[in-house]
Amino acid sequence: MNKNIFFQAIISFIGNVHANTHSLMKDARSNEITPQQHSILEYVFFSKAVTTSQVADCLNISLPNASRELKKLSRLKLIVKEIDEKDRRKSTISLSEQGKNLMLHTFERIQKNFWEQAGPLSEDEMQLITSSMKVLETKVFF
Amino acid sequence: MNKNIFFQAIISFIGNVHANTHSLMKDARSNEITPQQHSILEYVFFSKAVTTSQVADCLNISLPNASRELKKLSRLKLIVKEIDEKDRRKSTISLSEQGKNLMLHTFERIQKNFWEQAGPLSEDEMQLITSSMKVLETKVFF
DNA sequence: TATTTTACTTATCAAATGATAACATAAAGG
DNA sequence: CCTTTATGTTATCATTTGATAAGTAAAATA
Repeated sequence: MNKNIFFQAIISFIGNVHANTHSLMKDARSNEITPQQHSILEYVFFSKAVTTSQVADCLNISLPNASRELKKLSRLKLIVKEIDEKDRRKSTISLSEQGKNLMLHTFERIQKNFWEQAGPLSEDEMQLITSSMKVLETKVFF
Repeated sequence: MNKNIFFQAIISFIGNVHANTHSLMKDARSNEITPQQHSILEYVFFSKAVTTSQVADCLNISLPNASRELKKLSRLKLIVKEIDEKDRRKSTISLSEQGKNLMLHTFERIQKNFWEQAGPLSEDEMQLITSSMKVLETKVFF
């Protein structure tokens, strides 16, 4: 298989995922937070407990800017910062109940959009999709 | 298969693709254009010839803002706008030679990052990845 | 031919994000 | 202990992107 053609297929696939994400998110994101803040909440949601540096690293945000956005989210009572007693420079960030609820509601809306777009999927199709994603997550997007 | 668990897998997959894209793009994008301008060039690159409205629609940019960014790209001599002789309101946008070169060089850098990240892939692996992407592009990200 | 619609442009303002310098404080290492 | 390093904060400014109003000209339509 030609490496360049293979790579073009990857690029095209990434483009499709991004375009699709955009339409999935349409009207789903709460309008009290910005897209980047949504990414942060989503990251914290899936990671349970993280530090400011981790947020900055994983989301490619500079530490000062990550700190700023986390402060805003904290003021909105969507996250909770607790000082790490083992290393008092660090603080552990997690979603507040309100933050969890906001994310769950957002996911509900996204999910609604998703099923409208994708249409009904059979058990076999879901299995196939799941295993395909697993392949890509193992070999390409890790 | 539980629909909610399936959906969570989709969300998590999308998150992984986005994160990976970010690191693929690292230092690959030319610093004479912005991320959004890169998206526009990429779209035009793959679409050959498009109108301003198409760029706006497909990239979820308002028409005025799409017009503005296209004008900037035009001033940078990266795209060419030609008035459509059949409908003189429209103009056909395509990449200039300079624009094509810029995109090709960018793709080279992205490709370099890609192979460094993914490591060597066997023929079988590439086939498996390709067919997995095809599944997802057919069933989910279209 | 007069009116409406389509495609686009220009200008302006607001908001989101990025970049950087200066600072504070805790921990680690000599 | 004293210096260095790591983690984070605050403040400030620039750039990028989003939103909207107003205008132009070509095409479609009544």
